[in-house]
Amino acid sequence: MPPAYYSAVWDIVRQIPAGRVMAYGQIATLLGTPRGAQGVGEAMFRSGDADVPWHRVINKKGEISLGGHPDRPHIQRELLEAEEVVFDARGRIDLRVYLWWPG
DNA sequence: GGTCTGACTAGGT
DNA sequence: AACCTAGCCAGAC
Repeated sequence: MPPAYYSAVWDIVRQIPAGRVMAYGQIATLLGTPRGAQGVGEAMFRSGDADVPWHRVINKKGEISLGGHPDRPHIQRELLEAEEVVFDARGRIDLRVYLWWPG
């Protein structure tokens, strides 16, 4: 049984529709901890691909974050492009278009 | 419990 | 717009 915070994060991530994204801080805000964005990132890393669309979570600059993990960024970008999300020349996406908020 | 780490963020330069 | 810094939060040990 994973920690409650992780489960809560995954529940939210599972609600993100294909072709849309959410920011780490945004999810943290929904959980009542607006400054807990880093904990959300850790929850993604620990998701273990357990039917969680982790690739739909990015940072607030509209950029893929995965700093220290060499392989993942490439995979995340491919998964998003497969959902028709468009990256600009700097490797970012337009949050005004793709950012999704529940409800 | 205390301490350290990090898929983060906001704010100043 | 890009880079640096300090602050915050949940987890792991």
